[in-house]
Amino acid sequence: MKNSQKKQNVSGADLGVLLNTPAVPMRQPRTTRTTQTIGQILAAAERVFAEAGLAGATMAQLAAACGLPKANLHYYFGTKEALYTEVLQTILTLWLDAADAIHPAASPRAALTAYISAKMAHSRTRPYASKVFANEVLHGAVHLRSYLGLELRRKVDEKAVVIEGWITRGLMDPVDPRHLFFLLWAMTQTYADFDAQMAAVLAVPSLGSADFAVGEALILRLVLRGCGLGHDLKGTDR
Amino acid sequence: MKNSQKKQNVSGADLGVLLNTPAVPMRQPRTTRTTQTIGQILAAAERVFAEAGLAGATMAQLAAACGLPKANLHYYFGTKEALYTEVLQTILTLWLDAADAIHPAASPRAALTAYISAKMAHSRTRPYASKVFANEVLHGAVHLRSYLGLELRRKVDEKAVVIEGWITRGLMDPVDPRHLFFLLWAMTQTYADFDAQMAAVLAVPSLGSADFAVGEALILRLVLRGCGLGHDLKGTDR
DNA sequence: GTCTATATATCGATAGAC
DNA sequence: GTCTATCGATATATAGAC
Repeated sequence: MKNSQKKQNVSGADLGVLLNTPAVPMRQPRTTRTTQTIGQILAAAERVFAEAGLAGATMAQLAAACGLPKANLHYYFGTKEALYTEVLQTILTLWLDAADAIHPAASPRAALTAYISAKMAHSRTRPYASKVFANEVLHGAVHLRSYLGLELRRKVDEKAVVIEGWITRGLMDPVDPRHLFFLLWAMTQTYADFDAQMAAVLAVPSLGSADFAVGEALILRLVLRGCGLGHDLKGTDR
Repeated sequence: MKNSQKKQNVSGADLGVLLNTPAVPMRQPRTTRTTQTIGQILAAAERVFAEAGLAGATMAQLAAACGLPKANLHYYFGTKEALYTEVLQTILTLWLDAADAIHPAASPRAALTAYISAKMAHSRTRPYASKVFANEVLHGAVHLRSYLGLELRRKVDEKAVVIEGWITRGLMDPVDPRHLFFLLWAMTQTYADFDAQMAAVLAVPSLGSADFAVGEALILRLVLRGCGLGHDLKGTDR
């Protein structure tokens, strides 16, 4: 932890706008081969970082996961931490858009349903991404401070205005919009982050699509009813 | 990772019943001084493991956190992993009891309210414990396999029967009891585990008791209404 | 029981051949 | 761009004086 300043040109502290800020100074226009290799490394790294965390993952593991020598990873990304922040970037760009189901023209019921469905799809299809993000926030979000405090906060503020508008127009019951988001994130992401616990409690080797369906139905039930939108709920969630 | 078999007498694999199974063979009856020292180490370790994870925490950090030389920690616990599993133990014993608010004689509304309140109190008063647990599950729960699959599963099965009974007697709407637990855990624990994200979105340095109160009220609202228990909800959650 | 000093392993990162 | 070999730093764990 003392050699942090030695070579790394990217650390949590100097992440600026964060998005569209490559961790490594852009070299010459990349060849297709190079782009492919980088993509493979990032995909493999997402899984390794999800399973071991930043500190727990070793360059040897990361290299083995994508079938390359360690030196190649250093060639492309410089340091382990730089590779990690690039993995985080790809996750963030993937995520911010989901909330756009929530816009003034939509009905609260349709918007919340679509948002929950999208978030559950993310947990089902990209569980490693969710775990990397969860691990980062869990340990203080030191590599995400600017993202959380600037871009995410801005997005949430924007969506909170939409929800406040729905409430003012009497379209849904009054609830705190930001805490509603906190709970939506918690309920949907837990199906990716805590799958080990769920599988153990359910006595299954791993979660299946049926488990996700039951969970999504229950989340919908709680949220829609909790917001006063559950008047014509069809069926139950089991 | 190759020297795992060298000295450690406790690893995730050979945790038996887990509770009441000391990680280190019990020495002679402990003196008050020794018990105190062990308690201080465990308390400090909970915080360090919460902030850095098992892999990220170093013996030097752990030693500094409790003001002792590294060698003393090795004297009491043998290995870092053994110290970690003991920290996990103390957390588990603290947690299993909260669910006992849910028993057949209670009303669903009172039981769920008490359970949510207890879980939120845990997130507020023992956030480090929650984070250590979250980190462990996030990375596959390799040190908790037997606990999750035996004791926790047994407890959840038991409480699921209680909830099924309430449903059968028409005291609450039909919901999947196990997934209800998953969501209750997610919503309450997120106030400990993801506090960094919440603080950033809310633009505050850290969460205060008011934030916990708003969160608890909203969780109550969603759960009680979602279970058909919200007929006479007093007030709103903001 | 407590502590300093140190052995040994492993990690991140790099040098330099190809 | 790719890879092998290796350096230097840091980590866990222990030896042994007190």
